[in-house]
Amino acid sequence: MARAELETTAAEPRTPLNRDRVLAAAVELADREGVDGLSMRRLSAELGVVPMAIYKHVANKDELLDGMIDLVVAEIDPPRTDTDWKTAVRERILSARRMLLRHPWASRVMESRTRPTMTVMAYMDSMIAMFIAGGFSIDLIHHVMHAMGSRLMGFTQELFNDQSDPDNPIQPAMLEAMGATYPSIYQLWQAVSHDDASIVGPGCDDQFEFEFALDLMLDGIDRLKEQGPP
Amino acid sequence: MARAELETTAAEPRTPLNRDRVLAAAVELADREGVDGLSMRRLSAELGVVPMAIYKHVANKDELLDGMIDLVVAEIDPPRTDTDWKTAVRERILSARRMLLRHPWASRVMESRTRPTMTVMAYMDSMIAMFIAGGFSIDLIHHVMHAMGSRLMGFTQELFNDQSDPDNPIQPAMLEAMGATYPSIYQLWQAVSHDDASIVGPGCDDQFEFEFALDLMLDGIDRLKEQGPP
DNA sequence: CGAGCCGCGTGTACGGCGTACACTCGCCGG
DNA sequence: CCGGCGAGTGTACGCCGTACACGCGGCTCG
Repeated sequence: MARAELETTAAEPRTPLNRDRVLAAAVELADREGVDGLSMRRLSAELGVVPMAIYKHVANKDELLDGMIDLVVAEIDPPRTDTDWKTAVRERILSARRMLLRHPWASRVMESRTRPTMTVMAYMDSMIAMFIAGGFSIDLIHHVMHAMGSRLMGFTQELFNDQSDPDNPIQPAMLEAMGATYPSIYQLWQAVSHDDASIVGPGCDDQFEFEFALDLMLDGIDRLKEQGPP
Repeated sequence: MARAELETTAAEPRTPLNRDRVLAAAVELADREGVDGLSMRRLSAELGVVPMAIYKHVANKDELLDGMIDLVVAEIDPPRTDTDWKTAVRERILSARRMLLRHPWASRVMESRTRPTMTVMAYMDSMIAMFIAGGFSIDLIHHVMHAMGSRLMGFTQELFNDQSDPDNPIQPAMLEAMGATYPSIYQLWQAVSHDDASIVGPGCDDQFEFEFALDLMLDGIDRLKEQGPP
């Protein structure tokens, strides 16, 4: 009776937990509530289960986060093999960026990880392979991988990493006053907000800025490659 | 009596707390124990004071972290005015990097901040001013600031951000086995560890890699500037 | 067919965290 | 002298991650 009641209130056939269900729920929760809203307790509640149940499927929270990274990194498109290295690399990185826009928490979590997971290793491996196929020297690839850094995963670390929340939209008076203390920032802001098509908004097209920086790097890399090993 | 005892055991003349002392102690603690070891409670213990005492001088932990950032950003050398823009920018960024090596926690904390503090704003302002003085168009400066991202503060976000701890130094057997699953990474690792002067060690000269990437960007930027606004 | 194991899910508990809120107590101007 | 004020205190709350012992249902094997 108590059993029946429980089942009725639960209203679920009680599909058993497993690692994949846990990870998928964690990703979904992080997508919805942000990474700060992801606690083992919230996640367990989401799964209709007691907190400690999760620990039968992941060793601890760090492993949970690693698993989540694996899941989303696997979403990145495989490399094209029908073009030159530059467009292949470019498109792959833009695919990574698209993944990151779907999962805004992912960049932050990846930054916090100390050792790469197997999926991330595989991603890097195939990225290196693209450069090798493109005819780069191993040494140059090494430096390039360092130089690209987080851009390989589709994000750049900005100094201020999120634009203002929409409920207090940088009132212009404040910016005007700012002109006195930070004249150069002010000058830049003014120019940006004027030549931009959209009057309102942050004034920066993030996608454009990302591609600008990416192409700047790719062109520089290309030049280094052409001028050769000596 | 109890009073006297307390004062003797404390053995301090009890210099009163103030914001600067709190921030300095927090920076010192973070330098020594890492950012994870920095809690309001640990910090208060360090200051010989009860946890809540700190809250008379900073509003909350976020403000504490902001204050710490201000403190260390102020350590970055002011811009030189006796050279061309490129070496001036280059040297300033390398100064920022030196600061970051003194305070390894700083990059992580800066990443986590959502709005820049006044000191960071001032730093960015003077950085923009350097490009203006160098004859850049405002539009180009805007893109450049985005493209440089965290490099302006002296760090790049790597995919794996810390090298292996020294107590298990990447046993070569593991790497050998890795060759099967990640052939390209293996190939790169082999090349790097062979042509490097030091047999042991991480095999990467971080300072060299940083300067390589920095110069790659600066050269690219230079070229964009020279080819002009049209 | 019965027993015992095994592994998923549970309950309870601990130590740490950030911080709200009400307090004491010493100093300093009126 | 005294009243207020501000620095430092004490206690408490609600989170967090997770160690550890337990219940219990299903499967294996005698």
